[in-house]
Amino acid sequence: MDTSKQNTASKILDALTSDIIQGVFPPGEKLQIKTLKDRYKVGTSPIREALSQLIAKDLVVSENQKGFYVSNISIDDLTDIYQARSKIEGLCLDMAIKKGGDFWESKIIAASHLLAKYSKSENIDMDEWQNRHFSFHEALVSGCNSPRLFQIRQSLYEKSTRYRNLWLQENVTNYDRLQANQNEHVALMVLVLERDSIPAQKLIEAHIMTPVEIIKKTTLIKLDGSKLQRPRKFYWNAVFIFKKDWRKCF
Amino acid sequence: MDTSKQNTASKILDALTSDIIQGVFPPGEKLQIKTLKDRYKVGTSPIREALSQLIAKDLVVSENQKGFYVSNISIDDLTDIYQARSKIEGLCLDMAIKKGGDFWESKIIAASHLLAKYSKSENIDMDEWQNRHFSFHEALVSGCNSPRLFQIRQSLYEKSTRYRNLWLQENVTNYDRLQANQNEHVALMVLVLERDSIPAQKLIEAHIMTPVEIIKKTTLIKLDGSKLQRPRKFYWNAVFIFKKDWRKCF
DNA sequence: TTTTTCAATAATGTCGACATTATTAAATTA
DNA sequence: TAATTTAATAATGTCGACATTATTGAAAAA
Repeated sequence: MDTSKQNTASKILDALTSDIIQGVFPPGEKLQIKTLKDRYKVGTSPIREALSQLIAKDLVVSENQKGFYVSNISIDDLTDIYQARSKIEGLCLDMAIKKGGDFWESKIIAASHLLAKYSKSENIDMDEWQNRHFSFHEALVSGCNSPRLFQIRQSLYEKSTRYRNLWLQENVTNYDRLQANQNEHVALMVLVLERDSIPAQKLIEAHIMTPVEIIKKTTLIKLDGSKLQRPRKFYWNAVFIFKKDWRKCF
Repeated sequence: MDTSKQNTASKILDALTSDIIQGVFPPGEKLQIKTLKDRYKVGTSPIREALSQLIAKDLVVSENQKGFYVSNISIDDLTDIYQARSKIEGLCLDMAIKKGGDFWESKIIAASHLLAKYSKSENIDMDEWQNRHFSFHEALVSGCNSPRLFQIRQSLYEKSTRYRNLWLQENVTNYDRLQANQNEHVALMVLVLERDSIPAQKLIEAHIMTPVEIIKKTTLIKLDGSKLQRPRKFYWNAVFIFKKDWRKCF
């Protein structure tokens, strides 16, 4: 992104979002104004403005006169976000199937081709695979034609980012997993192009929920059984073994 | 709301939200920092913080170095918001029907009774009716048990507030309209309590969309045919003939 | 020892001044 | 006259100082 036309507050918003998603500031951590001023070398106003916007993104919580904190993550939150995402995605897909035209169909076919080709390649770069994966799913729902629902979809996708990397890693390194995943993509495309709305909706909902169980397992394995109730730090570390430029997630 | 524990920025957020929804600042109007400082008698920081949060609420738009403006309203926006709302409400209701228990059922019956009684009364106060109407619909979906979907539902409801008053007025003053509306509420309750998910979902979606056509008609009648393309100010005035304390809308 | 009080410290939140950028109006040129 | 440049004006956006509120830790009391 071209940062030259942004104001300081916007730049700080991007930087802070990135730092939170990448785990520089782990869940629950206090975000002290002074610390942030020193880190980003700016004044109070842009920091506070950025924090205001991060609250809207659910990445930060605040209490009057007690400061700002990075939002906590949890299995419950993970499940809720993905469930909401799967339902919304189903909604968008259903609308797209009802409203989409030739151009929409062609976009799906193109995106599907790009994803399928790359998924068969030898050395898979996680970022590149994620780009193509994202584009495919976006193509599917792009015919839905409702700005608000799309905005909600986007917002939920962003909220799930803190949890996603863990699944991604598993998905692109485990051959069987990736093939199963690819099969679902193909099936999705076929159902959608045949305008078979209800099965398509069921499938996309299940498809989006798959990472949840995988993330739970991957996380729980790494956790000491007795510490199941407070898995935060541990969990966090597991999630962010693979630090990525968050912008590439979109 | 107890404002004593709020910081200035929060108070300004509430005041500005109210002023925008009530039409003190009509759609498209520039929100000059200096004007706002003078109006609310505060400094720059709380104003800018509040504006940041209003952008997240879609009530304000901004461009770097060019200031803040009240978001425009339009028939397209009205339609899109209500459509998204109706789909989300359907989703929440479906989940509530699948998950809700005895306590949920009893809340619905209680809320329904309160709404039915008041809808039959002689002099209907719009605010009181709206309170009961809101509570009834909230009761219906209260079993859904997904914080995120509920948050999305709430947010869409708030976004629709600028359009809602016009319908409300028509609905509580037109006897036939109100009776038809009430019949739908009763039908909804029956379907929901019988856990008849799909018809209930269909009905709630249609029910939520009813205001759209009414608002369109009421608005278009008041508009000069030749000015259909730029109905902003006019439309706005129509919407806000009845100025209300926005907080009561929730 | 435990609890309470109170002062010292540190953090949040607010303000108005200032630097930067956009807009407007006047002046110059074609 | 119309278009362009330039100066004047006005607005946005940023900063650091200051007032307010919370937290900490030591001292006093139970």
